Amino acid sequence: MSAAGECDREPRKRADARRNRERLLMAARALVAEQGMAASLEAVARQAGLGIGTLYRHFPTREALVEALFREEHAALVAAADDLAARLPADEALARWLQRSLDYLATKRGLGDSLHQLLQARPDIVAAVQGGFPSAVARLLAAAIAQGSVRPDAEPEDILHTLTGIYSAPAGPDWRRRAGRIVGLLMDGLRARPEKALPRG
Amino acid sequence: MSAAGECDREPRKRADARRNRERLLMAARALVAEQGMAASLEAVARQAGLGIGTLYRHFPTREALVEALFREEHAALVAAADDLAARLPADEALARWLQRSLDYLATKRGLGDSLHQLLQARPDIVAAVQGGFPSAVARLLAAAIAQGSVRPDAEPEDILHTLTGIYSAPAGPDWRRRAGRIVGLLMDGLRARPEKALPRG
DNA sequence: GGATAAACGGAGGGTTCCTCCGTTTATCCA
DNA sequence: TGGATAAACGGAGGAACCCTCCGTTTATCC
Repeated sequence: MSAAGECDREPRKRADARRNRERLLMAARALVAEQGMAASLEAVARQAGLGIGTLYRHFPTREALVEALFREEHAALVAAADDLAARLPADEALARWLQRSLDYLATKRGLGDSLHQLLQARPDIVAAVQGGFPSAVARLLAAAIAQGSVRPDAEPEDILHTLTGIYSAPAGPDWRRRAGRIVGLLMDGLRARPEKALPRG
Repeated sequence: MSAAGECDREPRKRADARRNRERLLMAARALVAEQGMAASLEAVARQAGLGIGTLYRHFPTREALVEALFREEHAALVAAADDLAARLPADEALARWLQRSLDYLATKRGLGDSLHQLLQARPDIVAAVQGGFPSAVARLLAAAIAQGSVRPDAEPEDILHTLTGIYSAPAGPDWRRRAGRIVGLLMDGLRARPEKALPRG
């Protein structure tokens, strides 16, 4: 391993290549968010201001692009947890991060079956990524409890299960809004200083 | 309503049109079964021995075809329940019908997100179809219990939940085989004459 | 500043989608 | 039975998309 956690097995790309790869992912993210898998690869390249050939060199198949998008989003989400925790009061960090998670889930839903099939065909991806999410929830929650801004009997699973439910809720134009409201309610519940403790699981 | 349950609001198509509609659905069913949503509409028309124009006249959008396929399969499945019940011993009818249901579920899985999205966008379809399935299970099971070939403490939900689980099980080349095995086991369990009753729900 | 390997861009061939319209045919009635 | 006619058919054709290939541009190293 070299310094920045980068394995120098592969000799590090040229600067323009790295930059363009980033642009392609940004464009893909934007288009997928608004049209799901209907987004055409040519449109992605166009939106990134690059040629279609460049897209195909970076991502030889549609699957490769979806995979990269997924990994990137996941990494960014987990990184955001630490970032928010460092900059905000713990309960605020948790609240913001949950809203951020909803955006992530929204794109995951946008990918729909594509992603589902990809993950089923390639368990290695799941393995590489699994755990980051629950552990981020646990960290944020523990910090908020330690700081006293969230009730002490809250458990990470309360949050995880809520998110799971939201994720599998029927899609619709106002999915994101509803999801936001539900998470808002959940946060209020977590902040409450109740007379009775929650039933133990 | 006219005699055969056909509403004469719409003036009844020409014979060739009805025949061709049937052919298109058969072709679509076959292709979807083997390639999922990758099946091209032109291939469907070709397989049906018809022109692409004919397909588009019958099904103006891909959605329309998927919807018709879904409705048709569902109706056939429910009808099969009565047919089997009339011709076979009740437990055999149930067993056969469950296997038949798996084929139905397989095509539903093949349609994947397409169907999922369609059903979410058009609740009327769900409404038109809902109930047929559980009630068929209940009828077949009740008959088998009445006839004494299935244990009396069996409940329709035992079957419905098993099928739900099978439906959402990870896809794979041997999905159908595994599903068949599970249903076989379930049937053996239902036929068993146990010493202890099942726990009550 | 020049050499060179890496990266870029887009033309082009193949496929699919969907429309449009000239041709064929089932159905009806004299 | 046979002719009129509205309904149904078939497929050519334009647009969009997928993906490959290769000539051109450019970042990097000395």
